[in-house]
Amino acid sequence: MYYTVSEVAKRLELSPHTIRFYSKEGLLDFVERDQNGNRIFKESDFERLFIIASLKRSGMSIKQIREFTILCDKGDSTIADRLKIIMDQRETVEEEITKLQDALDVLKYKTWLYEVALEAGTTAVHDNMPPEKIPPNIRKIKERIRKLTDDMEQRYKAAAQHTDNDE
Amino acid sequence: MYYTVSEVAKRLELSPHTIRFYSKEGLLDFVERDQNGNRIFKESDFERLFIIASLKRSGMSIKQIREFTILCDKGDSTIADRLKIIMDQRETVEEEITKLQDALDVLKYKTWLYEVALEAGTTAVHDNMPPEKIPPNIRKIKERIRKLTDDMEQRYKAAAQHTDNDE
DNA sequence: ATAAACCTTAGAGTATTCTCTAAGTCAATA
DNA sequence: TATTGACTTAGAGAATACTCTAAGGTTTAT
Repeated sequence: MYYTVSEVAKRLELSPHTIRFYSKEGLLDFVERDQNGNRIFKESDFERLFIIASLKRSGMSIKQIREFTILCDKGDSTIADRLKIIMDQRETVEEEITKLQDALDVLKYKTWLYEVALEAGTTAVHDNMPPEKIPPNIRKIKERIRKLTDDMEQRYKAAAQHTDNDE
Repeated sequence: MYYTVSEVAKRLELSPHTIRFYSKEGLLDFVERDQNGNRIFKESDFERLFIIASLKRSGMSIKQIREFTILCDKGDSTIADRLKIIMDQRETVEEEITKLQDALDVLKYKTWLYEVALEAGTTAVHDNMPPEKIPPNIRKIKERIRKLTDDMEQRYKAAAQHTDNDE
């Protein structure tokens, strides 16, 4: 049973253009062709296609995926190298998730700010907000922002001090 | 106390080039200038700078951030619109995290495959692996890949059936 | 037999986000 | 006074990942 570019594209939720682009970039060299040069995808190709799509979704660049597929084609001698690539990408993705969760905390902070401001009719409601009226997770972000400014001042004072010593 | 582009860049962990690029894109119109045209960042600018940087880290495009900052500058009449933008972005980030966790599962699957193959010296070790030797979380991914192929066959059979009916 | 609906390629064009260069200004230091 | 090291701008260049067009080939349906 063979499948065409369009069928595979639908299944991987990519456009046929994108599949051909990946092919041109050397990601699909394992896919056979018929006598007219048309790509013929087999069931046995699906695990690899799925892995390539997953690596892409994980944020891996096409260049990196190509390097990986080259190793795959070289056979058993490259298993350790492939394992390293996968484990490095695991770390990259974990870092990316942490970054996004961090950004999510800030979005939650802003949501609270705007919900309170919407009810009050003005963002000025936050100007003299007593700390006990601020939820703990929101206070945490406020603290981070305050720290950003404080560190800045600290840096400035240290530089000024340094200048004093030089004089 | 005023701060320069370089000082702010260091604090936000961006390059001065990037700060000026954001400025050119209309993200920093609230920042004042001195008599020579140099940007002067104040402590009161820091919350907004931090929010912009966080939105960027959350994956929001510069164009979207600009739209958001325009609303900020319009004042209290736009609070509801700003809240909507933030809540939409929350959803986007949550979806992105889900996508990455999904990709992470596949990377864990590949890690297991390669660790076993590395020990055996060949990826052929998986060809006749009895299911009870495969950890449940790994079997889950194997199942997903099998399903991808099965759905494909189903689709093909349905199309064939349709052709039969037409004849 | 002709049209529709696929497939192919090379290559152009687009969007995004930097990243850097060139040319110039200004303030402080040796 | 001259150099250093900030800052400014406009605009060029780069990297990535599509996205599409043009021109052509093959298969299927009427």
